[in-house]
Formats: sequence, C-alpha cells, structure tokens
Amino acid sequence: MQLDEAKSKFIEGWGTLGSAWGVSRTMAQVHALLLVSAGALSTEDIMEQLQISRGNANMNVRALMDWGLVRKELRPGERREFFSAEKDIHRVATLILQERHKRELAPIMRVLGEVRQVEPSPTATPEETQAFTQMIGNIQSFADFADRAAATLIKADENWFVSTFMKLMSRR
Amino acid sequence: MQLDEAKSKFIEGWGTLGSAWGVSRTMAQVHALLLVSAGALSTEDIMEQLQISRGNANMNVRALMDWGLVRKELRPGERREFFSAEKDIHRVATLILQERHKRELAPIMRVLGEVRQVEPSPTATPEETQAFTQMIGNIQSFADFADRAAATLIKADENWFVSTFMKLMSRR
DNA sequence: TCAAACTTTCAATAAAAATTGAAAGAATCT
DNA sequence: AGATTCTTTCAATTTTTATTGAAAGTTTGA
Repeated sequence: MQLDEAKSKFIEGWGTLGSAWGVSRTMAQVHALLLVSAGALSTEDIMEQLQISRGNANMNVRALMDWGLVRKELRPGERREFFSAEKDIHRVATLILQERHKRELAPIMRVLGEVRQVEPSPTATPEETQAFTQMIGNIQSFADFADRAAATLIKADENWFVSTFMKLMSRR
Repeated sequence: MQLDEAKSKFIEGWGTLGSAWGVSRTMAQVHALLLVSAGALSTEDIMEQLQISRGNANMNVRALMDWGLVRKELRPGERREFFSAEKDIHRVATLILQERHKRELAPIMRVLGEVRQVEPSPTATPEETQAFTQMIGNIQSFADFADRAAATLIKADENWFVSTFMKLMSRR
C-alpha cells in the first residue's frame, strides 16, 4: 500500500469512528489529516485534501482548537495560518476525556442530583418512589466512580499510567 | 418535585446524554423509561409515555434487546409482550462497553493494522513514511491498552472492580 | 488610506438520520 | 378456517445536522 492510500484509509476510518461517538465526521477527518501530516497545514491544504469548503474547514479547525487538539502555527513572513495536531496520543486521549467530561458528564450529573430530590407524593406509592431513588442513586454512584477514575487517569502522568495500570491489569 | 416530573427529567437527560455519544435520543429515552419503571412495560405504554409511534417504539426496544440492555417478559395469559431493563448499573455499563467495543473499536483496529502495512514508495520520503508508521503504531498501542483495560474490567466481577480500583485511586 | 490576502460568519441548501403510519406478517383463540 | 390481537417492516415524510459559498470582517503591507 502506498502512503497516500494508507493516509486516506486512516482518515476515513477515523471519521467513521468519530461519527459513531457523536463527533462530526468531518471534524474527525480534519483531526486525522493533521495527525498524519508531517508538517502544519493551511486551510487551503485541508480544503483540497478533504474536498470540503472553506467555511467547513474553518469551522472544524476552530472546533478542534476548542478541544485543544489542534494548534495554530504562525510562520514568519507568511500571512496565512497553519494548523498542526497534538501528536502525543496520551495527551490526545486526555484532552478528549476532559472535554467530554465537561460537556456531557457534568450536565447529566447535575440532573441526577436534581431528580433525586423527589418527594413522597399522593399519586405514587412509597415503593415506586423508593425504587426510583435507588436507581438514581446507583447511577450516581457509578458515575461518581467513573468520574473519579477518569480524573485520576487525567492527572496521572503517562509513566504512572502505563506502569501501574498495566501491573494492575496483568494481575489474574 | 413529584415522581412523574423527576422521571421525565431523567428521561430527557438520559436522551441528551445518549445523543451526545452517538446513541439515538429515542433509544436512550426508551432505555431510561424502562430503567425507572417499576415493572415491565408494553409497547403501548412506551408509545404513550414517550409520545412516539408504534414503529418507533418497536424498533428501539428491539435495538435495546440487541444490546442486551432490555429483556422481553412474557406473562401467562397475556398475548402481548412486556419489556424490562437490566437494572444492575454495573452490568449495564459492561454491556454497553462490550457492544461498543465490538461495533466501533474492533473495526478501527482492523484499519490500523492494515494501513500500517504501508510500504516505502518513490512518491514519499522515508521520513514521511516513518512518521506515519510511528503515529499509527502509537495509536495502536494506546488502543490495545484501552482495549485490555476494558476487557479486564468487563471480566472482573463487581466486588473486585470496586475494591481494587477504588484502592488504586485513593492512592496519592 | 487603500488594496491585497486571508479569516470568519451565516442564511440558504443539501445530506443524513429519525420517525411515522399503514400494510403485511405472526401467533393464538373459537 | 376465519377472526382477533399483537408485532414487524419499510417507503414516505419530517426533523435534525452538516455543508456551502458569498459577503462581511480583519490584518498587513505599500
């Protein structure tokens, strides 16, 4: 397989993966393109390689910068902007976890806290209310747990991450 | 807050969470509804409570059964089918992880393996090719790692999960 | 200050995804 | 077998989301 073909396949696969996880396909593709490009790319480069419009390229690069996954790179003497992706995969994973936590986990946890305040009412049996509260409580506990796990992993440096976690996992 | 209101809020929140993670909003809502319903519900119940059509209710219940998150429940003397959700949150998380692994992680890992077979070519410098191979290799390593972590957690029983992992996390 | 080079915005459009509802299919009863 | 009750399917439609492209905005150099 030639390099260009391999890059295309990776970009396509990364795009598909993204859309399965709620990230727009194009955003994931722009990310993939920057990941496998040796140097930084201009908006024109991105437009050409992915066959997308200027507006689309701009919006997605911007979104990736919001996620912290892409950086603007300015070259002396050049007016236009170039973009390059964070190449350290561990950092990439960390940034994605952080962002998704902030955007999606935090809101649902707020909702869980709210609905748990349900009060005994005349239109529902105590059993029903109790079953509900218990279910919500379980979800909260699990979410708290997942949250702490993620936070711990995020804070941990890569060496600790790999060594301790690998050790833990090779047990049994 | 009354029980009905609390249930609605939870269903709405769960739906939003689902759609942010690539699960159709309605599927997540049906799941939420069954999670917080004391007993099993019929298709009619689901249609009424979520205000959706019969076809929609049927398709989403079916999809949830494919995920292993919902079970059919037959009542003696009743012809129609009732549905109830798996209530153990740890099992829910496990089932979701399993399914997403199968559907989305496995395919991208296959692609990574393929594109890594890139060969030196006249149209690309060895440096470019090497940088690409290294990037893909890093992603593979990370994916393998995440994969093993997930597999380990899935196999582990809940007690081990909670106690060992909690201990690990309360360190530092 | 003007023009050139580039970036950003956003209303219109296109594409993708979800939903409906009615018809066809199954299962069960008389 | 025929009637009844419930489930499934799927083409048509609606809704949501992504994309375009041209106009407006910004920055820099002459």
